[in-house]
Amino acid sequence: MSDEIRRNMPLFSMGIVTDLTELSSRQVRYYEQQGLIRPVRTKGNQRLFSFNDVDRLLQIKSLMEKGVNIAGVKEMLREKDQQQAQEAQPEPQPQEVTKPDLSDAELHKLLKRQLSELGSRPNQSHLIRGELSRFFH
DNA sequence: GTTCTAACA
DNA sequence: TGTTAGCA
Repeated sequence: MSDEIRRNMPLFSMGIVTDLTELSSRQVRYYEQQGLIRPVRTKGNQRLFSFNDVDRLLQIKSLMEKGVNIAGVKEMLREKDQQQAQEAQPEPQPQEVTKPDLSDAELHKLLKRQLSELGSRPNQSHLIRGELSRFFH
């Protein structure tokens, strides 16, 4: 798949990325430190982001807006990476009967864990609980 | 003019 | 996270 090489091709500067994602450069750099993205560096030490990097940043932004913290975002993307890694390698089982996107189940688990961390952030607790109600009806 | 790192009235 | 300082 030569499409992968295109998606991972370093093309965007910090300015383009902050424009595209509406995230601050501070946030983008911080997320890189957290290992959520790995933009390439130019000879002048400037970051060059790929389409995949931008895509991940948008996912991070989306999760953050829903009240998920960095730890939660890390786990979400980590699991997504695992799935991609498996899809990249031909599974020895050609007949995959049960292939749930377990996106909801994992999210449920993660959000449940988040519930215990809410004590440190009383500000958005009500907002988060509102989102959580969807899973605990 | 833009991006980078480090640090905090 | 914002923002500022001092470089490249």
